[in-house]
Amino acid sequence: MRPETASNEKKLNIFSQRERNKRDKQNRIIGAARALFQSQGYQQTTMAQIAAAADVATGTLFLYAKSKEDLVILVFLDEMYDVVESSFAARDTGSSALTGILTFLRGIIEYHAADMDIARALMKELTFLSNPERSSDVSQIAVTIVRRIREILEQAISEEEVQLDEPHQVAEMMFSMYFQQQQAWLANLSSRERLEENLSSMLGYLLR
Amino acid sequence: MRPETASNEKKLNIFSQRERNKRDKQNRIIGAARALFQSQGYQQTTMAQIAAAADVATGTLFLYAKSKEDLVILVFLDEMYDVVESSFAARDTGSSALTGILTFLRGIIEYHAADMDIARALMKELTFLSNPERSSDVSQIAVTIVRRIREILEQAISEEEVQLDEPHQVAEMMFSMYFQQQQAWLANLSSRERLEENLSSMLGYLLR
DNA sequence: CAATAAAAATGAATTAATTCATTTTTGTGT
DNA sequence: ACACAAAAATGAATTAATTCATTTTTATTG
Repeated sequence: MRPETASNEKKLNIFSQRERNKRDKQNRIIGAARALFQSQGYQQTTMAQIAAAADVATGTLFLYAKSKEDLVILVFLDEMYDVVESSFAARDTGSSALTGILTFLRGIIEYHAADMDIARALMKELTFLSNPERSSDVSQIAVTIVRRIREILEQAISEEEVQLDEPHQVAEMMFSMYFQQQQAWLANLSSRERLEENLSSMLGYLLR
Repeated sequence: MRPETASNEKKLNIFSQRERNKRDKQNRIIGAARALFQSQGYQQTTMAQIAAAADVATGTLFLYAKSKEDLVILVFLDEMYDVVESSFAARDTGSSALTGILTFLRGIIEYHAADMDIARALMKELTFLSNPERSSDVSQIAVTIVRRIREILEQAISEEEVQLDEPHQVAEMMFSMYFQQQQAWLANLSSRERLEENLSSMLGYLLR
């Protein structure tokens, strides 16, 4: 049934044996890495353990992730898009812009709080991505968060709740503050409460 | 001449042989590390090389710095205080608050630009300080930068150049934005020009 | 000053990430 | 089905950070 007719078709087939094997392997690797990072912590997990759990040789791991750091970013990217979108969707659209944005960001913070060890490893790597391939993926997430903040702002503007000339500029500023405060929290330079307090008062200030 | 009279005095003497040896060694280690990080880059420099250059055993290095990352922070702390103070002093006190703050921060940025490799290693480690001893030192620098920004703001307020209710709050926000933008620059997610443009427009926005 | 304790220093051994020469698998043309 | 080339996978070898049992130095006490 359904024989591959032309060799030409095979060549263009993106689901070739080779492709499927690679996708399978990548999924196994990311899954194994996530499970081990979560159960044992990032530092405690060795590449050899991940390789064994994913049923590949250690050398193979390095074909899929350039380094252990690169791997933690892969794990993160694999779920972050959903975290951002579901946090955005979960906000109460009826409440104020400030509450909306805070709820949105709190959703992301909650995700990091659930596994601070991975979040720290991640933050650490985000500061310098050795793999340029990853840079655009990471930027993409930042851009998405900024866009979502801007959307909330624009809705509030159109409803005449607030007055702002440059919603994009303000959204960028809010993102900067969110990111830096979150980082201070993860670096143990601040507490979760202080993160939320600071964020709330800073964003509130920008909306006045 | 000047004999140490009582044994009690010896006990209290903070410049005991032991203390002097330790200070000497710490200076040699920090100096050797800085020289090698600068000439060869952070990644390329091994702990063994640093130990050899500082004329200590590799194991000794780890008595002075808990890890290679801890060492790069020691190198940084050793000069950062001066960088902050001289950048602050170098601003033109006659110009606007915006120009004053931008000049101040640009001084710090310039320091990082002079050795982006060390700056990156540093940023990476700042995101999670494994050595709690270092946390307060690092916080101290952040606090100092925020205080200096606040001073510039307060001067502008007293000269009625700008109107602001909460200069400290604004200074904190400015620091967040400066730090996050600088980080994006060092992570190659942004350029030096973009860093300065963004910083200028964000700070400008806050002063309106 | 010698004996003893406490603090520092040492470097060989351990550990884990990463590399790379070799082998295996997959795709393509005959 | 076979041969050849390209891609992927392998795991032993390399490299470098970090640890730790042992030795050396410094301070204290009788």
